Amino acid sequence: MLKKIAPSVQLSCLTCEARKFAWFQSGTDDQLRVRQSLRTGQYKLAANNYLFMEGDQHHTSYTLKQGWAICYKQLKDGRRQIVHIALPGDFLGYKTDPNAPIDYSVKAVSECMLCSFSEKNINQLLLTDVDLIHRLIAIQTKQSKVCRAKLSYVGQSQAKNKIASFLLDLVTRLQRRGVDVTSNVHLPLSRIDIADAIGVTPVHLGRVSVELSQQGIVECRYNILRVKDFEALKHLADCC
Amino acid sequence: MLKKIAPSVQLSCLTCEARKFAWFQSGTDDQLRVRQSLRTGQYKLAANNYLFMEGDQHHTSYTLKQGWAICYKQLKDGRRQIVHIALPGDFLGYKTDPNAPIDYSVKAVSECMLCSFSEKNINQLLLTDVDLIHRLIAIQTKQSKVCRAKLSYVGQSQAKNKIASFLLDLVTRLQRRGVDVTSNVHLPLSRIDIADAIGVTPVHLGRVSVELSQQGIVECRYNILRVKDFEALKHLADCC
DNA sequence: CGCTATATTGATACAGTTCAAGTTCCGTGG
DNA sequence: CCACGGAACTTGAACTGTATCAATATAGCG
Repeated sequence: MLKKIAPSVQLSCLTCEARKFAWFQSGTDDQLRVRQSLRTGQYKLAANNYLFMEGDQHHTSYTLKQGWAICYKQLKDGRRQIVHIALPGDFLGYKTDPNAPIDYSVKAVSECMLCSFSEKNINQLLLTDVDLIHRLIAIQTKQSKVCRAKLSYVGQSQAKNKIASFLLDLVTRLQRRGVDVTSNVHLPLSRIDIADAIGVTPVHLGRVSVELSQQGIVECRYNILRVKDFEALKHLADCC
Repeated sequence: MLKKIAPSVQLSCLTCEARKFAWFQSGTDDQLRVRQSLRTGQYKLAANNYLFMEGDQHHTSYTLKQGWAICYKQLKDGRRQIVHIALPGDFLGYKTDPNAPIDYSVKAVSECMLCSFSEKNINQLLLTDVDLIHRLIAIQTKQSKVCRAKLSYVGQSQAKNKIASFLLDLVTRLQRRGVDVTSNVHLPLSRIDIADAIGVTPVHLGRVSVELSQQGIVECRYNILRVKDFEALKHLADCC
């Protein structure tokens, strides 16, 4: 599933598109070369395959370089809460306690390219590169912040506002990554994925999507997303 | 509101009860003395007063030493999502970007004692004390993890299970702090607070609480919490 | 003791779920 | 290129959980 890329054809950090959203964001070319030498490997993961399963005792973290992945928690009764839609630059699976199992699963929704880092090498990097310490703290702090924002719209608003918040967040992140969000955007997420992210039934999500589409705000069908009225979407999102 | 405690009567880190849950958890007495010297101050905050308001441009973080506080996000339509119940040891208001406003408000629900740290001193501590770097990363990582767990029960389960998850989490944290949770526990949270934490109406919370009480699982009225059947509570909590 | 906060109860309305039967999309192989 | 089949999405009807509003009751403070 996780297919190692031969060292000779691995892509360099120096020209990495995802880097400005990733752990290695800052740094001179010289620093980057040192950092890259402590990258453990580069991998491909086909769509619908797992990077981690909740409960795994893994010892590797990954930077998502290309592709989309979903991070989710499974509930005993079969439901699932998607806690994060991972996009290029996201750092996945990092933990401080080597013996703690991971608390969420990560599954590729499109073909992914990933850079791996062993626990040992991460600690090595943290010892020698002060920038990376601060950046790692910043990443974790931001993650908490983003999660609080999610908690707040998932907990408090109703379906229409949840959809708006979810899509707006996603579109904003895509835009920062250079995607043209004024026309059709390819969205490799199913109805069920979106439903599990915002905490409603796929059926209900469908009904509300129809309303949003009829109101000329946003169309979201069969992996194509089109935002027709940004202002209205923003208004729905923060007027939970 | 935030009342500074005179240096002569400030309490020491060496004997602090909350320390084992806090940033300064580890370290020898000598290290602690250095750390304490970079503590900016100690404060009292009366119940119902604010430590931060969402949007504030503050430059100080606090360790909650005594008391309870709630961290919440306000929504445009007047609703409120409580994102965290702060207990002794919790590190509040930390952020990496000095210019970013805080994304949640913090309000004391009982009288609180707090230790303050300026941005400058935090950075100073991080330069000289490697343990503190790792502990800060660990705190932020854990915060994300806890938030994901909340997101998952707030998003997916129904009221009865949400209450169970919320109370179980709280009781577990209190137990670790040495509270006897087999008898009556004092809970300085109103119905509205709990409702805003789990994402239901106070009225509905009341009705479901009656059911839980009739089933002999848990009683939670007028600031008194009593867990009567731990197993049943656990079962409700993870059988969302 | 009375006042204000907070909590309970009741009736009604609505958002969201469930289950089941259609429909549309899209990749596959002929 | 078209026909097929499975997956994804839509629609409908009945039901359930939760919200809302308003009235009553209880707790705790001055």
